[in-house]
Amino acid sequence: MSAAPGTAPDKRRLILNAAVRVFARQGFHACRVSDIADEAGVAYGLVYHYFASKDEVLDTLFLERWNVMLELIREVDAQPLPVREKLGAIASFIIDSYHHDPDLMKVIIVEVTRAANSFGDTHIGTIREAYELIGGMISKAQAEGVFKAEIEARFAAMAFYGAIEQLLTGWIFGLLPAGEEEFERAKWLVVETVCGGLETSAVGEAQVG
Amino acid sequence: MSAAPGTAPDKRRLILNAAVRVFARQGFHACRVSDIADEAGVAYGLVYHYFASKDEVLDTLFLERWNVMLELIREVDAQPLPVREKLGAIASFIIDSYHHDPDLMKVIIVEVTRAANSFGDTHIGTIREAYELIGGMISKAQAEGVFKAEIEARFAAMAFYGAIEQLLTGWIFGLLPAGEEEFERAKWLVVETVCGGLETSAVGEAQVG
DNA sequence: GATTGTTGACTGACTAGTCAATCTATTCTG
DNA sequence: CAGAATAGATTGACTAGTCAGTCAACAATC
Repeated sequence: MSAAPGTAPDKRRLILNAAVRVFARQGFHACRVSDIADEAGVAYGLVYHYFASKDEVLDTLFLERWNVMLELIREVDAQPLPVREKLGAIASFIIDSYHHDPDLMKVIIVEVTRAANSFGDTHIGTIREAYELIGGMISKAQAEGVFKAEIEARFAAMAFYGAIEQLLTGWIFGLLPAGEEEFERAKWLVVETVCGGLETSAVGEAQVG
Repeated sequence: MSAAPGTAPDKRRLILNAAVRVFARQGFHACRVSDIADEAGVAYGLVYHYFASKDEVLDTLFLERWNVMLELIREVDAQPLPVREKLGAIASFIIDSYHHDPDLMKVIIVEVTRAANSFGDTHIGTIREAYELIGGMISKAQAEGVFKAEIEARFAAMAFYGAIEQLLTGWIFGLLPAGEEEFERAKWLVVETVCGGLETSAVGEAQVG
């Protein structure tokens, strides 16, 4: 299926990486398969040797990344940590993912996560799983009395994930300043906003910094 | 530009409304211009009498709706209300918009993110304005000491808007239960989450209900 | 008869996916 | 170990179909 690591060029990977750049630059629908082949420096037909269709290239990119995230969430969930730290780990993972490969995250968000009627529908089950795991964490925190019970866990999970995704969107479209510092800060910020809230009212054991 | 209100069939409006349904059902890229014309019950060519291109139909839908929202945000901003109520009014407007015309909001959320990518940055300026207005409200609340100063207003604005948008996405994808009650509840919920936070710690002048 | 609205067949450009040929690496055989 | 056989990798010209946008004609209205 794949070549030995190190020496071989691994054209399949080459094509996937090229596809990320092309999809990010032009969008999935606007780019041609020949653009991907050109970017990868391989022949047109080779794309179809490794992938059944243009769609399958995007599917592969999405699933590879999303499964890593699902695994991370499951791992975090299994550990006996406070919710804040669990949510922090998830936010960190997503933001680090963007930091490490902004093009890939852009493609996933723009072409899959928000794409009803196309790829979003295809992967809805996988996407849902992530939301449900987060919802479960929140639900547990509610049972423990750490989180308010009046806010449905499912809704809170969506709000939490949406807040993170919107930060990425802000970076993608240049609406927010991006950079090492901003990324680190954003991790804390999103958790603080959702858990502690924006209001000052709760002064007491506020540990800032 | 448009016909007199009331009597005339106003084919332009007919085409726009049909486009909303078709875009929502099939997606912008997957649908043909003939689908829009058929849905509207007009001839293919008439679409090009009123719009320069398929893109322009989508642009029009987006701008019409987004400008109404901008106006609402400006109005709310001008009034001397507590932040919570201002943010609540924005959340209410967006959720009511979805309640009133889910197809249109679906199209705007699903297609415009991608459109912002491929259509050039035409809409980015308009979108940015909304975020800046919300950021301004939060900033002001921080100056008044109602909101924590450590969370940058711009980021908080994105998180707030992202939380709302993700709720709509949840409804669009059928990930969240939808209905009159859920919509009303979601309005309160998103504001409570972002302003008060999910944590219970701040017990004191918590006014639920 | 001039202006504006309306029609739908047609065209021209574009592109996903196919396929037969060629190349490369590895194994088999005498 | 030559060299034959096999399997997989790689190539790119080609096909078959799609669809946005045009246009010339016709209808309605003033």
